[in-house]
Amino acid sequence: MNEKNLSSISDSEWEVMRIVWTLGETNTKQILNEFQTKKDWTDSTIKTLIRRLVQKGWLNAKQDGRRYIYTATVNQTEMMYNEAKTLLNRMCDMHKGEVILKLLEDSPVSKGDLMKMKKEISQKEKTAPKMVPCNCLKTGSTIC
Amino acid sequence: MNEKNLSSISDSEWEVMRIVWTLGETNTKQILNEFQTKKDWTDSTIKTLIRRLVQKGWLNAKQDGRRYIYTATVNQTEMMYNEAKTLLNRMCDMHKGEVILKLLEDSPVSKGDLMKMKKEISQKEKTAPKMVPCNCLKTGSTIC
DNA sequence: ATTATATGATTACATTCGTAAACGAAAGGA
DNA sequence: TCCTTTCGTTTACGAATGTAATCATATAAT
Repeated sequence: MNEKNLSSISDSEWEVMRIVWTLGETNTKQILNEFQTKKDWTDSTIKTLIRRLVQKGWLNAKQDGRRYIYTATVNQTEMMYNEAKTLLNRMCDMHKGEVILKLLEDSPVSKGDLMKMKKEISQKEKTAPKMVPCNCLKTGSTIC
Repeated sequence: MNEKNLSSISDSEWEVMRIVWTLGETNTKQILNEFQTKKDWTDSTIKTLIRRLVQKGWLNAKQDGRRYIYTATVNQTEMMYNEAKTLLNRMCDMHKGEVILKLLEDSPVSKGDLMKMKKEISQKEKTAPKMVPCNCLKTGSTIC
């Protein structure tokens, strides 16, 4: 049952998670309902996705009579953070800053989060290098 | 030939791209060489990955006798940015800021990039909302 | 010229993902 | 009680991915 969260989550599965995150405790019917207008997937498809999410441990299925009540086992920010971190780690350290900057540019951010970012930046400025070294090859090259 | 960059790039393929980005103009031998110590993939595996990358249009293969000289068709930052943006777009607007903040926290960033971020933040502060609204359900709920 | 080496091309095969049809059983309605 | 709707379960199937073996051929070495 309690499969460890080793497996990643796919694109379509995310769509389902979003619904569950918003609905909180929910069931198949409600989920199918939400999708009705949002996607033209068949109910069958969505049921498959729900099943896979349960298998992967991203959704918890509490039995309720012969139905289930679903809840997310991880919250959205946390999950996205993990995925994003994993993705970023594919890339050379040297350019991570640029990417984060560009993401910042095209995302809407609240005043509160901007404030926290400023704080974090001030912190980092104390020790930030002029240039983050490339860590791509074994033969530590400088450019990538 | 010039297949459009519609297809995404997989995890293993990224590893190969990193090598190519660092080496610049390169060939199979050099790539295999780099991997020798880095991964325990067989040469065969790496050759498959190269082939797929060429097919997908991420690597350009210029014929040189009976060999090829490979170059990346997109630079690393750009590619990562696109992947990351796509990933972030899976999630509710409301929480993007938090995720970016967390990424910032655990990435090394150069002084120059920090500077640019500060500038961008000042810019955003002018119009930033107290809270970015949730855009998950059709029935615009406030929480997700 | 013969053999060994290097390297591109073909084929393979299990797993995951996107997408879905079909089946079975419970429950609600007529 | 019989039919229909609802939901969970089983099965399906092609594409993409991770991982690789094998084959063919051009080149270098002997």
